Amino acid sequence: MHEKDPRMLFEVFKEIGIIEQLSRAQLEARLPDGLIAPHFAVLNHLINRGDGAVPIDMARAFQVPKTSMTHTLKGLAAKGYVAFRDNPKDGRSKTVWLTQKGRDLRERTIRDLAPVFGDLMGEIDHEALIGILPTLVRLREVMDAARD
Amino acid sequence: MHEKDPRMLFEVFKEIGIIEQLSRAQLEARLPDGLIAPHFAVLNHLINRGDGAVPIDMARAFQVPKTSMTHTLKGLAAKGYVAFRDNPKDGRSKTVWLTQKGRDLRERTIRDLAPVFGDLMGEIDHEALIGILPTLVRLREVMDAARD
DNA sequence: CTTGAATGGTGCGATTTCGTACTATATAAA
DNA sequence: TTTATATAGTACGAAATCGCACCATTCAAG
Repeated sequence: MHEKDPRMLFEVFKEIGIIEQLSRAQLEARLPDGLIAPHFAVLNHLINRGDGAVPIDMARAFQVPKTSMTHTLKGLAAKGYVAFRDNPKDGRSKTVWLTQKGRDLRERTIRDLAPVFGDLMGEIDHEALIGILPTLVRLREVMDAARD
Repeated sequence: MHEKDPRMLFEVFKEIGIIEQLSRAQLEARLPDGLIAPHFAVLNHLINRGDGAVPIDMARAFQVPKTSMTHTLKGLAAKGYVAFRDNPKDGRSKTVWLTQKGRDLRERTIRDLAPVFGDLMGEIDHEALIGILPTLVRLREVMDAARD
């Protein structure tokens, strides 16, 4: 009935690529100044994982080169959304801390996105949406483990 | 049982973002020279939809600005993967044609990806993978229609 | 303790993305 | 036909991504 055809995965990745692009556009349309998706991802990460993260760890978490993380953090710091402090445990590195402005922006952006997400949820079968999440997580985990 | 929580969509988009990044990395690791994912997407598009496409239509298909498409096509043409011809129906535009080199690269890349995809398929429940595709397509369609 | 290797961070340059402005051509209106 | 409006494409510049090279600090071997 269902062949094990790698082309199926190809289709899945194609759809995922398009959805990523569209969701990123929705997010960035609601960000101020010159902020883009990676900036928001950093703010969100600092909320979820807690303040005081080390840049190199964040680069690894997002799987981007450390130079990219340096650049993203520099942008956030220049606009006052995060601040740096020394890392008492390692003189080579810094720690990154959210400012109140950073927290406010993250909350406001999520609030602005809520109605958009609500509309989407209204047009898609809810059970189906719930159903895909575990498979996406599984796929992400397998791919993550496979990247040598 | 299951609340209609927009945060669930948030999670879905987060996983999709990571998977997109990982799958793009796998693809780009198998592309030559200075070619990246958008270049391959163009080659693929020309195979799927047929030769002789007009750049502005491709920009719309990929939902990128036309300046980005100009740049991508210029790169492909400079390396001999595509060639331009006049558009007999409109003197303002061109048509884009695959060269044999372009066809070969697209085929070889897919062949190189097949084992990677095969390995992934081996570690994920096949029925689950098949199950998410319709929902992803639906989500993409709804978001596509919603972008004003 | 001394020394060599490893690690965190950044400057720099190449490429990509994309908004703005411009040219050439096509289309619609008068 | 003439004119103005719209459209396809590109040049240009700003910002982003990322590899390479470099410095400062840490860690490990002796």
